Amino acid sequence: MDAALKALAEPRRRAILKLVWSQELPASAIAEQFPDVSRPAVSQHLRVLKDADLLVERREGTRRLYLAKTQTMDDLRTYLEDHWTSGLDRLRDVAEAAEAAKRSAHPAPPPKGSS
Amino acid sequence: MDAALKALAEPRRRAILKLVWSQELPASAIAEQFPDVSRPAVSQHLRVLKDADLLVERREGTRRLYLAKTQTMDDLRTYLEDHWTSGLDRLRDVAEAAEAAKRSAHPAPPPKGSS
DNA sequence: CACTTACGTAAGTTCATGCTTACCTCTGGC
DNA sequence: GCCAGAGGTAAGCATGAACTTACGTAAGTG
Repeated sequence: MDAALKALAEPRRRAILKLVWSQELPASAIAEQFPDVSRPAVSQHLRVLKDADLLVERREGTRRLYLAKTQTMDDLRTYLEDHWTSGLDRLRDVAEAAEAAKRSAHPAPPPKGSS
Repeated sequence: MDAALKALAEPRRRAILKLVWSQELPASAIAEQFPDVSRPAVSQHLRVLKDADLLVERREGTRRLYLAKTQTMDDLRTYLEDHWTSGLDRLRDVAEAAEAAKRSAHPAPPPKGSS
């Protein structure tokens, strides 16, 4: 999870992943889409994405074809939904915590003017 | 979006955000949870999270209270769902792209042994 | 007004990272 | 076996980022 999040934090890697999202592409075709950086740079990004399990590599003769591995993205979304939801549970928790803090801190705490 | 993703890529920031997810906490209380780093370090993380719009700061006297801003997380999840889904559309696209590639590349391409 | 409390900010250090050029490794065709 | 095409790896560099200590600032308290 950590690796995937870190990998996606880089805009260029997101762009690369998007390229191979719905079609398998050889490394050369991917590199061509980024004329501003060298081919090794793209190759290194591909490695990071592969290590993060965000894409899969398939060798065909002398070429290497890449395709996004959507399962990892699904897992990431699930993780966000499970641990970072703003559902009713969280709203209740916020309210309760605020109440508890107010009670324990001081008997009558008017934040602003209310005298 | 970019800022939020980058901010969340850092494990310590995720931990901080989790702390203020369901309760408002002053900076000191947050810093106490991380004895291994100095207070300024936490303060800097809080700034990054605030700049990424992942939390809100409220001043109360000499203290500053922080609380996660779940809307941004919701937006992030929505973004992932919209642009990085593995739904039926994507599967169809993959199949079509593979077909098109096979047709245009070579009339009869047996990847391995099939002579 | 001095003093403390609660923080952020500045400057500097160290380590990670994205990039470059140069080189090495495969695979396929002759 | 040799050469060419495709592409990863190594070494080095420059920028960014996480951390440190030291200092600045704003709100309460006597």
